Amino acid sequence: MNHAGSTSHETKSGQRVLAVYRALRRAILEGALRPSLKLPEDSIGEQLGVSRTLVREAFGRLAIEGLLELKPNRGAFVANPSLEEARDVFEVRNALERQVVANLAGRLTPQQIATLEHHVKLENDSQGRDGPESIRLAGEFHIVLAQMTGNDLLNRYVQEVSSRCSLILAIYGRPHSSECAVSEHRQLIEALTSGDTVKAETVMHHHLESVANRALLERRPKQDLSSLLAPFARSEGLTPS
Amino acid sequence: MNHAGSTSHETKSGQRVLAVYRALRRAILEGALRPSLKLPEDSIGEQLGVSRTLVREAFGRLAIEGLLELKPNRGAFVANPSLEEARDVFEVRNALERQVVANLAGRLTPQQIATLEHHVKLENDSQGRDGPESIRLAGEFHIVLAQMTGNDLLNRYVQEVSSRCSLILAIYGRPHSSECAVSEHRQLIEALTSGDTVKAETVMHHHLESVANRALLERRPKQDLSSLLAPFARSEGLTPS
DNA sequence: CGCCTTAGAATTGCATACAATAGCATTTGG
DNA sequence: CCAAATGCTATTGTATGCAATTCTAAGGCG
Repeated sequence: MNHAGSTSHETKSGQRVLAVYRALRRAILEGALRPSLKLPEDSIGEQLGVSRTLVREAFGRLAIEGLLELKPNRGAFVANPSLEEARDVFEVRNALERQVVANLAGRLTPQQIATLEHHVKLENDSQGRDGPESIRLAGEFHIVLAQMTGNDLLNRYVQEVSSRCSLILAIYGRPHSSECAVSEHRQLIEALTSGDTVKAETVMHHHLESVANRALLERRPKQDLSSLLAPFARSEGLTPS
Repeated sequence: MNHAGSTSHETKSGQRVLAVYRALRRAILEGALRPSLKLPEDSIGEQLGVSRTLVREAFGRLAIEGLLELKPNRGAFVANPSLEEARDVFEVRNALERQVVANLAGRLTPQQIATLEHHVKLENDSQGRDGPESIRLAGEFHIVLAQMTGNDLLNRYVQEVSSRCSLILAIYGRPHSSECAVSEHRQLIEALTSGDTVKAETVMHHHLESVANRALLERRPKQDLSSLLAPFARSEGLTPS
């Protein structure tokens, strides 16, 4: 009921620019826009039915989040993080999620536990299918955890590093290795519920490391911007020209 | 040689928008623009000698960093973080800086140690004076540490939380309590140099906690935008109309 | 034949103009 | 006299236009 990129305090100004931001974000994270692909302001705006102004604003935000690289006077390119950057991201992610579990261990309400278990069940159900659904759910688990801390900043940072990790896995990882994630998520819930902080941190650490260690290659074919972006535009209520 | 707000990969587009961003950032952090003050786009633009477009872009970035609050169709206001938000920020800062010292303990080069000691000496020297210099240096110490990790993302996050902390201290903290910081910084350097990770993490934790615990009230008088912003504009090479 | 120069096209950087929305004051009806 | 409705004003949201920069490529020169 609260998909992808909307935190609770989302005080961002416009509505349309948010839609552009989300459309591009999803397009990048789901791999539709391959790393290093150039995104001209004109084309994107035309595809999404908005002016360059809004596209630029969205670009700025995506660049800050590390999903785009903005080269001065050159334009915007889908980020293509190096292995070293990837390592950095996972390190920070580990530090942040360690704080998340430290906050949550022994403090989860029965309702929150139920929510988490429900989420894992969804993960398990969608595991067989090939779609990006399974990947999305696995990542969302960590977002949900972060939200439960009630710490908005921690929540935002976790979301950001999760995004970057998704991009990294889209580049370096193999798609169908999310099997282990489910059991690891279950272990984590158990440790959190029992209030064993050290165990929870350990499980989280191992879990993230196992995710990080999926560093294999994978490529995708290229298509034209038009057909790539159309579905994302439509799903955000934007009208391509 | 690499002051305030510029990381190594700073791939941000324009140069002028960066100047606007930095001018406003400094103005906020040094307390010239008080929390909750409204910043109309055209007034700011006029004062800084740029159009609303650039001001807006800078606003967006500052809002993401938590220094501004953007209310839809209402405008931008200098952030006025609540005590709860402040707590959240310090918690995240603690998690991040813990990672910093974990990275650095036992791995500092003699040159880096010298740099840190030099910095602390500067802190010590500027301690007597009343200016914001002392505060700035105390904060910068943590930035320098983060930079030494070589982890760009960690570096950026530490910088962000440091900014927010500065704002928080400007609101809740008393100005002249940076005395203890110097000795604590010295302790930290020693622990890092000796490679005692646990000790370093402990010292950092206590240090941050002592900083966080300075939660007293302090207010400032109000002036007009013109005289408030002029010096910041000039120092960034902008030409007020 | 290859490299440097240079004109053209395309794209970004920035400013301005227009449209939409929120806040405020006045007015109007009860 | 007060409350609700309405027009006005100020400010934000968005689009467009112009200037500046970069890329491309054709042409000239060594």
